[in-house]
Amino acid sequence: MSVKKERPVKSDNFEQLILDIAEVVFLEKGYALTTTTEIAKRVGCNQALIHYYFRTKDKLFEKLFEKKFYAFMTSVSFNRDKNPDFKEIIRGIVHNHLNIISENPKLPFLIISEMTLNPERFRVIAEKIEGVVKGMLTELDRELKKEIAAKRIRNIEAFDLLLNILSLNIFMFVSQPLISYVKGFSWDEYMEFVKKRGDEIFLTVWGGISLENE
Amino acid sequence: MSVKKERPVKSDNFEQLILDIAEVVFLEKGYALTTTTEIAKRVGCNQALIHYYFRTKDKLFEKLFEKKFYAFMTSVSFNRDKNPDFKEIIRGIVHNHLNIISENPKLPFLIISEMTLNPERFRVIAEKIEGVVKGMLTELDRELKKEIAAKRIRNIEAFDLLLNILSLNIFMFVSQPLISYVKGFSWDEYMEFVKKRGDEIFLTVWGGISLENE
DNA sequence: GCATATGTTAATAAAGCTATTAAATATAAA
DNA sequence: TTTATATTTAATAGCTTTATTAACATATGC
Repeated sequence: MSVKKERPVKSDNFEQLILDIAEVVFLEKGYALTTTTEIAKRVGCNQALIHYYFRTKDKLFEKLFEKKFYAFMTSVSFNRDKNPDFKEIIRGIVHNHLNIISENPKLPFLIISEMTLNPERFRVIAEKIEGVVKGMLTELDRELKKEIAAKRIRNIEAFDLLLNILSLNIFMFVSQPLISYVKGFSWDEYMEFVKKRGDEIFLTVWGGISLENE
Repeated sequence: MSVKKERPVKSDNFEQLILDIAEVVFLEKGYALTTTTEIAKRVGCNQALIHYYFRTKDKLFEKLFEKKFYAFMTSVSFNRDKNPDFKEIIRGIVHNHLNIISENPKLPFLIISEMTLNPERFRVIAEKIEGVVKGMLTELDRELKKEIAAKRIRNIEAFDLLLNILSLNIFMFVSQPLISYVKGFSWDEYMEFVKKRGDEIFLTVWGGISLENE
């Protein structure tokens, strides 16, 4: 490395640094608008070095995207520590999912963007992950069926319930620019709003399936 | 026009045809990935002609985008033909919104994409439209307050209710590639699924606010 | 028919991007 | 130190893209 005297901050090897910064830039601008030139500039290295380590922009992206896609697809998870209350299970799923996505607020846009603009790549990666998601769905389905049988929950498919949760949570992130504009929120204020909105989302998800009179 | 013998199909002037086809391509690939060369190829004219009529790619896009953004922002609307039942008002809003977006299934992605990648342009256009949306919101707020006062609806902000509807409806379109992949849907099958899902969405929205025991 | 407007095209300048190559530099090993 | 190996850079080929220009074609008004 050719830094004068001080060492680079994040990492002492360019290979890792490139990965870190590429992730930031790809999340910010998507695949198409990201250039290896810009990544190099932000990293502080020559643009050719990116191709030295990763050969093509596409390969670099793929290396990051698969990991991110996996994180996205597994962000819905049970918190099944002997909690028998279905209401609390659902509350846990909603809030846990919202928390995980809050740590990667720009991820939903990247996923949606790539899915839409590059369906071939998406399909290849989705194949590898399909099992994980379907497993989660059958698990949810099992719990759900018990509740429906007990007439505590209206008749609904696990897939629809999952869609409800994903829709309400994820929309908070893809619509951030619009909501921030309308409400005049800064980024921090927006994230604060998201946190509060979690309660509303749970009430909606739960109210949308519960048969109990509260 | 220099077509040999037959006349062009859609329009007999290139200016309108360019607008029509540009809309299709922009909706398909977003601003960045759309090239004036491809538009010209699909229109069947010389690429320079696009610049002759619209000067820059940016101006062409803006002409279309403002219209589309307006359509998007006004897609939530009351169907207030003397219907006193709030439940039916909500049902109407949900289904009507879903229908309108169904006619422009690729619009949500374009809006979100541009909002995210080009916030400056978005802001300029949003300013012009702000009033329309806020008007709609206060109208919803008025109806809502009545219901809350009558204890038929739980205490909820109009904005949150609107977000619920938008989230659940719009997510169906931005997540189409993922859902189609998981479920193995063709485009037509997917649109059929969306239609059915409208009922689930209404049940969720309504269940999420209603205090009545059904 | 002629002159002028408008519409259309071919050619190309300018700029940006990816990827490669060969040379330079640093690092490690012997 | 010397040699081999890995890292980094400068230079640039080859594309693609937007936008402009000048020339050509067609229509319109007189």
